[in-house]
Amino acid sequence: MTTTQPGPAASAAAARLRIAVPSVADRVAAELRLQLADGELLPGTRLTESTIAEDLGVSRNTVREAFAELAAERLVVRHPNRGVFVASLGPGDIHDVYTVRRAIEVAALRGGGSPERVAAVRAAVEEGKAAAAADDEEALGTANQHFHRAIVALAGSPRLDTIMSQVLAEMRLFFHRATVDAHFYRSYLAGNEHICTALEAGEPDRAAELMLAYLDRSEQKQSAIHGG
Amino acid sequence: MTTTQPGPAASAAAARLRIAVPSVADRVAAELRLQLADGELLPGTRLTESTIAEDLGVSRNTVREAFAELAAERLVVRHPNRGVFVASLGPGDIHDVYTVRRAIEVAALRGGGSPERVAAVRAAVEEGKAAAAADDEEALGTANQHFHRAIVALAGSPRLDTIMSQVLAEMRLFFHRATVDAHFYRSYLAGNEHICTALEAGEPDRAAELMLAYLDRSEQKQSAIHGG
DNA sequence: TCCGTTTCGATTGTTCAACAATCCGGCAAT
DNA sequence: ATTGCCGGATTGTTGAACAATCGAAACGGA
Repeated sequence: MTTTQPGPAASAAAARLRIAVPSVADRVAAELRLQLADGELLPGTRLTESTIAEDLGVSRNTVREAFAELAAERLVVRHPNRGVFVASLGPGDIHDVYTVRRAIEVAALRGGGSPERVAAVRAAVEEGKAAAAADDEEALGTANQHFHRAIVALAGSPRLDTIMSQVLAEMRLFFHRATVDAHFYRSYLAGNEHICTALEAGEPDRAAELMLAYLDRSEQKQSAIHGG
Repeated sequence: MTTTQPGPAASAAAARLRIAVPSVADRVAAELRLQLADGELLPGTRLTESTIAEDLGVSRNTVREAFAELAAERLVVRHPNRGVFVASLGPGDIHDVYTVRRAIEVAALRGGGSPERVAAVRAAVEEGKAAAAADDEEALGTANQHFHRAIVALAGSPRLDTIMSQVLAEMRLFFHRATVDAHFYRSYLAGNEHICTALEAGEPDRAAELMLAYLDRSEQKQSAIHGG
């Protein structure tokens, strides 16, 4: 007898969205990603397979698969026969991350982008201004990330989008201390606005130039904070 | 005379010398990567876990881990509950790959690069000319890859290097047919030389402009061949 | 004949238990 | 203090098992 039929409806939805339920390994990876972004797992922390497997109620093999995912994103590093550790970025890594950002964001800006994608950039700018007006520092941070994501999205390249996502995820690994400074993101607001207006004015090259200076300043600031 | 310093020097040296034997999963992934690059596994081919596990004499779980690695590199795609397939690039993907290359290679060129890195670019150009003189089409292809890898290496960014490696690996997936054309790479030789001389002449912006035109032409050619 | 449904075999997703290999820290001996 | 060795803990890898799911063949009704 047909009770609730999970077949047709579910498969239809899956076919429409082209995305099935995430596998358990994916969910474990997502959970760990969340804890990494929230700073619950600090750089250098060791992640023992058995512990995580027990904590999340999954098999050790599944945890292992999740680790492979995270290692590919450079969020954790594998030391053979020693375990996986939360990635810790040294001064060289900071410069490297900004090098990638310079390449990607400047290139995306130079391409100009369709009007609706430019509008998305504008929306991120306004989101940041609203967060500043409300004195919501956390919202300001996410708005800033939305801004840069929207910049990269100008290129309309899925691959560049995922690269940017990974880079931002890497940066969140060492952003916690900096976020303590309440006025940290606020100094970027005006810069974002300038870039956006230049973009809207049909001057992508000038916008790219502004972004380059922006990223250089940001890197300098980050290096000063960390850098040891 | 053992320097038991727990500082950065020790960890850096440890990281450098930590070239332990690759894990079995890594070796499986490497073997599959090789077969993919050689065209023994054509796009769309299904890779069944048990078959590969048996063929390579490893466990199914290990194969699964290797698949995770390859999936992260976009060389294979996972269809949940259906299996993994060799990635096949559609017209949109070709454009996307070239978008990434434009961003990365142009940015690397704009940075100029140290003299020895420029020298590496020159070496790749000469390698290509030698291969052309010897009528060795395969060597010509690898020389071309060395050239573009050397271009990206100008930036001195490990992350950009690995991104470039992955992009090139993706391209090898659909380059086999094109390689049949004996004069395919030869048309790029002069362009490479121009870019290199501009770079050596201290005109990185002009070199970047040349590279941009080069990549646009190359994408057009590829789209014409494939594109369906 | 055509089309929807049902069954069935094969493959994946996931878990579990085991084992060898390896590493870390401590301890003894020199 | 250095060396060598031992013991515990963790990883790397295997093999087997089971439910869930998919594709296709078999089936039956119009």
